[in-house]
Amino acid sequence: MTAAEPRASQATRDRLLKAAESLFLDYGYDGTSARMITAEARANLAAINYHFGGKEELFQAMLARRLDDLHAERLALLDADERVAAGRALTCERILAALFVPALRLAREPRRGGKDFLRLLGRAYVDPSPRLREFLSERYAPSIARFKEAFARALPRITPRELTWRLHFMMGALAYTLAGADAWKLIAALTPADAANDQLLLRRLAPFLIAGLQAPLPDLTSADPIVSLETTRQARRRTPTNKPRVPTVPSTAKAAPRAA
Amino acid sequence: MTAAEPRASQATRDRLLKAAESLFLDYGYDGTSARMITAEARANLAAINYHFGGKEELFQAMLARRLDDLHAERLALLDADERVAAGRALTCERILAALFVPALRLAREPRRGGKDFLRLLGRAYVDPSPRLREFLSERYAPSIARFKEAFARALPRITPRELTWRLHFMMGALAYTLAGADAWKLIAALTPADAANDQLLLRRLAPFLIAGLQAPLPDLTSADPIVSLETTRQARRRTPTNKPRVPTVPSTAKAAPRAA
DNA sequence: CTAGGATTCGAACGATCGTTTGAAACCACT
DNA sequence: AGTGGTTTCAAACGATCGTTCGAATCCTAG
Repeated sequence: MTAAEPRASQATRDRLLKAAESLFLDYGYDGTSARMITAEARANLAAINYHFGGKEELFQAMLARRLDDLHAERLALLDADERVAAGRALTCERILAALFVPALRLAREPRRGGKDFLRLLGRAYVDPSPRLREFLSERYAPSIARFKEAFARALPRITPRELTWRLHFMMGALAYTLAGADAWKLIAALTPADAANDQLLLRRLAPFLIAGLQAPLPDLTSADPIVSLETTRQARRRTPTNKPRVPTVPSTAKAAPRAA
Repeated sequence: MTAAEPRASQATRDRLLKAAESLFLDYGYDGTSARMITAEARANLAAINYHFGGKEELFQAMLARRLDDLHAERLALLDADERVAAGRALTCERILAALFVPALRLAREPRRGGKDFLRLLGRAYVDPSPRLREFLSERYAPSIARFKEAFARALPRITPRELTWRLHFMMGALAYTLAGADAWKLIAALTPADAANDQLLLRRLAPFLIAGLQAPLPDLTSADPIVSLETTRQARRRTPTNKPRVPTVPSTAKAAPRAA
């Protein structure tokens, strides 16, 4: 095919992927411009379109480079565990471990994401760009379905519908935790060793999630609200009072409000 | 004076706020353009700068309009509960209720956000725009500190540092749950009545979060990892194999790769 | 009815967006 | 040395970004 694949000089390619990854963490998809990426990568502006075809494909490649490995290792771990279990249901801890261990392992390998890998995972979950959301949900739907199935067997007392919700909550706690830049500042401030940080996070997060997943079923049949609204009485009176209001930039300042 | 405030025609102003809110839910701050907003609001393009001074101030006003009420009611509820408790520590359920009930109440009032209010709350937590994040963290830091203090008293066995983490997880589960558009499609599909949906969600979420908050402390002193890494062996071998690769787009194939 | 501020409007501003182009530079191989 | 393909480069493309401007229009008070 007349040289189908470029064998050389993917150094620029890699720098573009790295720059896109770094900027995506701080500014998201829409907040990152092609010029920001090429400047960070010390590459020419046209390099993105040459190597990837466009900005969208660059981000897809950058996400796939990280998340493909993640999901592959997750599924491999789940398969191994289920093979050992030989038909018996796995424990929640084991399934959670199959979700987390690959993530933490990749986060410990600088070549495959390093400490920013978990932040990337979190951001990917919450980025509002429709293009990116569609790409991710299509590409990793099978993996997610497998794990949901495993949790369903591990938690027979939880109805499938309830399980859908709790997994939703769990992934939310995970994604938000990982997406925050502040979280890693906290970790870094606590312990000096980098390698210990991941296990530290897992040790904190796992009991939280497992307890949540195994919590007794809520009583959805009862009609009265979960919290007596009588305590709301006192609050209701003050509704129109001293709430902090945004200064309403009235038209008197018709002079177009100078760039503050 | 001389007509300090615009007594008339804040209809356009309100339509702009509403349009900005609706578009922010789907596309985030960076993904929403001034022209999208004015088109949705059926207003002139210049209306944003006339009424608010700029796009950023419009979004700040739109967020403050919703979240100021929320935090005010939250604090009022917390104050009332603590007054009744008379020095004794509140229960986790009660503090959680002070966080959730105002949110659900506002979500039930179409005038103050309606069913999109919770989605707005979630999106506000995860939007990557630095400008917006700074605005929100500055404006609502006091409220967050108050609730953290209340949780610290309710959970004396949880160390302050551990509590910081668990609240972080909790807010993550909350934000991600609410931010998802799919979540509300699920709710709508389950029950016909709108009013029941909020309580339904609270009943599901509360046991999950409370169980997580009250989970036994993790053993952070132990040196060995929480999951034996020997199960990772089998996964490590397959690392460089059949991972799906993004088709590189060399300059010859100028046609963009058809979406797989 | 009219004067004057409030609001809306169409049009354009400069800046930046993602993308494209064509030629120069690089590089491996005969 | 020279050739063909790969990669980089400066420059510009049209589109869209947020913002600004001046005139037209609306609305109300005198």
